[in-house]
Amino acid sequence: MTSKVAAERRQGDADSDDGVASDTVDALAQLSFLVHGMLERRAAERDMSIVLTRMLGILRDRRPTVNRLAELLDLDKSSVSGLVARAERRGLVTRAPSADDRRSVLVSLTDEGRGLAKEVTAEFGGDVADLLRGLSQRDTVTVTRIANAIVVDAAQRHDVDLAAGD
Amino acid sequence: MTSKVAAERRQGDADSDDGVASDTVDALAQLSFLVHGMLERRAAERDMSIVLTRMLGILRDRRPTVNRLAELLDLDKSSVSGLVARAERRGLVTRAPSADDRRSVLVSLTDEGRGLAKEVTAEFGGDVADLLRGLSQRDTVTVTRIANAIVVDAAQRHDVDLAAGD
DNA sequence: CCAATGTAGTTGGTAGTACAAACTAAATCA
DNA sequence: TGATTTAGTTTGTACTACCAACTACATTGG
Repeated sequence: MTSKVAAERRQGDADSDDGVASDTVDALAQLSFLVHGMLERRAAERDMSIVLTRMLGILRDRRPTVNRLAELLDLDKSSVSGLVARAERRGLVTRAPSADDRRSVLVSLTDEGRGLAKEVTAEFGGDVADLLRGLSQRDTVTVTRIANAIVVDAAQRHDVDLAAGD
Repeated sequence: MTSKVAAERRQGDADSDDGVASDTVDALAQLSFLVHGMLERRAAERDMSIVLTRMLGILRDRRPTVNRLAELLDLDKSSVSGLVARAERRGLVTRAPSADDRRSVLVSLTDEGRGLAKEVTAEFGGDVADLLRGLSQRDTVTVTRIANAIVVDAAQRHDVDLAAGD
């Protein structure tokens, strides 16, 4: 829901009985789209999709199988198979057969892929930092704390992921 | 105050000179993905994409041309042409020739499209509200205020959007 | 041990998404 | 009026994502 869309649901607070006002939902939704769009734009500058960027990010400290990658990205393994194939064609990742299980393929970053991941991450980080420029130090700390609490809480309730091994 | 703040930005924060620590970027990025994913999931339950959902949202109180829609969605007009065509095939929107300009096509919601937009919006709102369940009243108010400040500030700096006419 | 079953990954088919370029029809400008 | 611009569609390419079918390998139960 873009700013445009969310802006339509304005009028009072309509604080429903879950205790969360609609302007809270709007603010979070808009913020999320803003941040998401920033990453999308930075990735697109390098002809990358968000999923590809996420994959490279995952691979920065892991060397998973295609299957595990599919779990981490929440995609079908066939989707990941193609994603990896295209990334390999571009020289961003490599496939290697697993020693343990000869059916498995281990995916890892090339130096080029690592460089690209680093650049996009850095630029995106800069964008987000810039986005928060207007906040006081105190508010920055506060929003970090709350955002973290939300994410951790959600992870515990649903995924139980957030730093899973492999 | 400074001591308190410093105490909170503990180990490995790499607080760069823009004053925004990397954990802040991480927290916001993760939160964004969480929220974005919620809308995506709700939309997907009805075989809709996020863009289609956004379009229906826009059409709730407007009857724009294809061109204007492309501006609002930040897409190429050819992309929107197809998007509208598919939505029309599904009975969600209608096209009508403009009276003023016979080249133009006015796009508007059907009742079915309106219903769908309403449902997805409501469910998504519920998801976000649920996401914030664990926060204290105080933190909810605070995060709303800060998120709003960020979004408003960004809109002023870049888009100057957020409720533009038409 | 090996046949039945399960798992990892790829391939092929379908559909949506997005863009650029080429095109048609209508409006505007000179 | 003729030249140019604009609105929208169409066509071609590529990516994304799924499911179903398939191959190759692994595991398990008789």
